[in-house]
Amino acid sequence: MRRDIFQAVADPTRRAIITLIALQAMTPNAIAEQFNTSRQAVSKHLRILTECELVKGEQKGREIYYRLEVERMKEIDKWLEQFRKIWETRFSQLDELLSTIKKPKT
Amino acid sequence: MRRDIFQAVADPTRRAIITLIALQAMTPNAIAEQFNTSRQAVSKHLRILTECELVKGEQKGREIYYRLEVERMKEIDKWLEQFRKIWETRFSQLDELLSTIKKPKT
DNA sequence: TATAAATGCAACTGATCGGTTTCGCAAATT
DNA sequence: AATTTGCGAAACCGATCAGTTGCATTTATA
Repeated sequence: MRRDIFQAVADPTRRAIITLIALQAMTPNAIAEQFNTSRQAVSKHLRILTECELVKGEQKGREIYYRLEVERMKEIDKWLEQFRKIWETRFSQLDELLSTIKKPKT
Repeated sequence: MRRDIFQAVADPTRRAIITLIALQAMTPNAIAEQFNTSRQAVSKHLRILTECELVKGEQKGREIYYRLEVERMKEIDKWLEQFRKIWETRFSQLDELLSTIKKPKT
């Protein structure tokens, strides 16, 4: 039961669900119709996504609308931060290199 | 054998390895010393990371130095892009709301 | 040349995963 | 009140996973 946001996002179907409901909340049935999967399978994915709070369900009568907790996605972004620093540094080093070539031996 | 960058990053040990070698290339033995895992386990992780080109090994004598292919990490960043748009929109909507409160009925 | 060190690879194992099937429950419809 | 609809939960199944153990190969060292 160790739900991890990275593990949640590892599954392609789950990523597709996330993208699907990113713009508007949807019911499990509606989601399942978009894929070649059963409603129950989607339900299991939604449970996993709910467990790590990537998704939240809101009951409306007998339907449940699931919507993306987009804020939670920032966790991944946060982890990427350290590498973004590196690739930006690489870029500025390249930048520096280029300007060194332009005016060699300042 | 369907190696996917998201699946590669799903494992916490693999994420730790990535972070570890992000700044400087390391050998499997050196990496294994940092964790509570065997060298062989690290080797398997490195194989997976190599398969999806997140990591590249360079032979130096009988040692192999593995370094991070930081460019590859941008794939994850790229996927996040769509959600970044959403949360930035949310933010600017909040921004708009705040300025509406400040000066109501312009 | 014999030995030690660094590594990859294959076989095995218990755990987990993603999916299906079946069931039960609550809300809507007839 | 009986039926249909929308849903989650549990039991099960084959596939995959992460780790261990054992072995083979190449390079450095004694």
